[in-house]
Amino acid sequence: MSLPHALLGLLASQPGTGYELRQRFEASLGNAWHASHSQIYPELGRLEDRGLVEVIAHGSRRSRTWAVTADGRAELRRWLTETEPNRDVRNEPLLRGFLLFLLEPEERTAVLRRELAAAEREGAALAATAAELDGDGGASRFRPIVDLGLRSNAVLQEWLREQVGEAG
Amino acid sequence: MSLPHALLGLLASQPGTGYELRQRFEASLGNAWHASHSQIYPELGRLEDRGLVEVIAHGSRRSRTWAVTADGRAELRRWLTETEPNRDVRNEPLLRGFLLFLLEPEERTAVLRRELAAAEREGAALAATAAELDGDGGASRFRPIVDLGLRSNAVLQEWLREQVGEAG
DNA sequence: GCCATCATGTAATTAGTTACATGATTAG
DNA sequence: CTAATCATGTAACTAATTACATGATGGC
Repeated sequence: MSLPHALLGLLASQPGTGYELRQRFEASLGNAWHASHSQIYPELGRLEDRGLVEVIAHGSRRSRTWAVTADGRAELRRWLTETEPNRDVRNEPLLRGFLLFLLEPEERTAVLRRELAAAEREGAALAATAAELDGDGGASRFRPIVDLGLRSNAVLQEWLREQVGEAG
Repeated sequence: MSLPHALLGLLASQPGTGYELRQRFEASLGNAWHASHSQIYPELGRLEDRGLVEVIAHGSRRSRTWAVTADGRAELRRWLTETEPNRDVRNEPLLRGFLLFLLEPEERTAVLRRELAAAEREGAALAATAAELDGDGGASRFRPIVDLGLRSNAVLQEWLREQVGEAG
C-alpha cells in the first residue's frame, strides 16, 4: 500500500490541506498514483495517530493544513531506501494496447487516434509543468522526474503515430 | 475493473487454464496488469455465467482449458472501441522517483542503481520476448506492443544512468 | 441572496491481497 | 517413493471506489 507514503511525500514537498493533496495527485503525481478524498481524509487521521503528520494551521472553511513531522520524514527515507518497490503496475491504456490485434484495421486506427490525442494532451500538460518549473528560478527538485515523463511521452506519441500510419 | 477484459484478451490470444493465465500475466502483461489465482478462478466462473468464456477441454490434474466465446469477443471489441480507458495508472516505482529529492546524494544513488538493475532485467526479458516472436516466423500480433515496451525501457535506462552519473 | 467552489467526512460496495487448504502428475 | 510443480479452490482481510451527506466562504 503506497497511499500513506504518497501522502507523506506530497506533504514533504509542500504542506497542504486534504483537498489540496487531492488536486496534487492529479497535477503532479497523475502518472504514478492517485486517490480520492474519501481515502485521503481517513489516511491523514491514521498518519496523525502514528505521529508522521501534524496540523500546522487552521484556515477558513474549517480547513486544516497538514505537514510531515521529523518522524514522517524518517519513515519516508526508510521506505525509499530499505523496502523493495512493488513493481505490479496497473495501466489500463497499456493493457488495451496488447489487445489491439483483435480489432479490424479501421477500428484499431480510431482507437489509436484517441490514444494519440490523450498522449498529446498529457505531453502538453507535462511541457507546461516543465516550463513553470524552469521559470521559477530553475533547478526544481521535480525537474528530473518531469523530464522522464516528457521523454516517455515522446516515445509513446512516436509509437502511436507509427501505428496509426501503418494501420490507416 | 479491467480484470474480466484482461482475461478475455488473454484467452482471445490463446486458450488456456487458469494456472496458465496467471503465468501469462507475468510473462506478457506484466507492465500493464496482473492478478493472482485467487482472483482469476472466481472471475472465470463469472465470465462463464455471462456466456463470455467456455471450457473447451479437460486435461490432467483436473485442469480445464478455457476459451473465449463469440459473445466474449464481441464484448472485448465493444470495450476496446466504445469505452474510455481508465487512465488512473498505479506505478509505485515511478511514485518513488518523485520522492528521490528527499534523499541524500549517496542514498539516492544507491536507490537509482537498484532501479537501473531492475530496468536492465526488464529490458533483457523484453528483448528475449522480441527475439522469440521474431524467430517464430515473424510478424506476431504482439510485436508492436513489445516494441513500445523496449523503447520505453531504453528511455528509462538512459534516464537512470544520467541520474546515477550526476548524483555519484 | 445565491451559486460555484472549497472543504471535510462516513457508509456501502467492489476489487485485490494474503493466508489457508487440498489433490494430481511427472521427473528423478 | 518423494519432491517439485501443476492445478484449483475458499476465507479473511485490506484497499479503493462510489454514493451519500453536510457545511463554509467568496464572488457576483
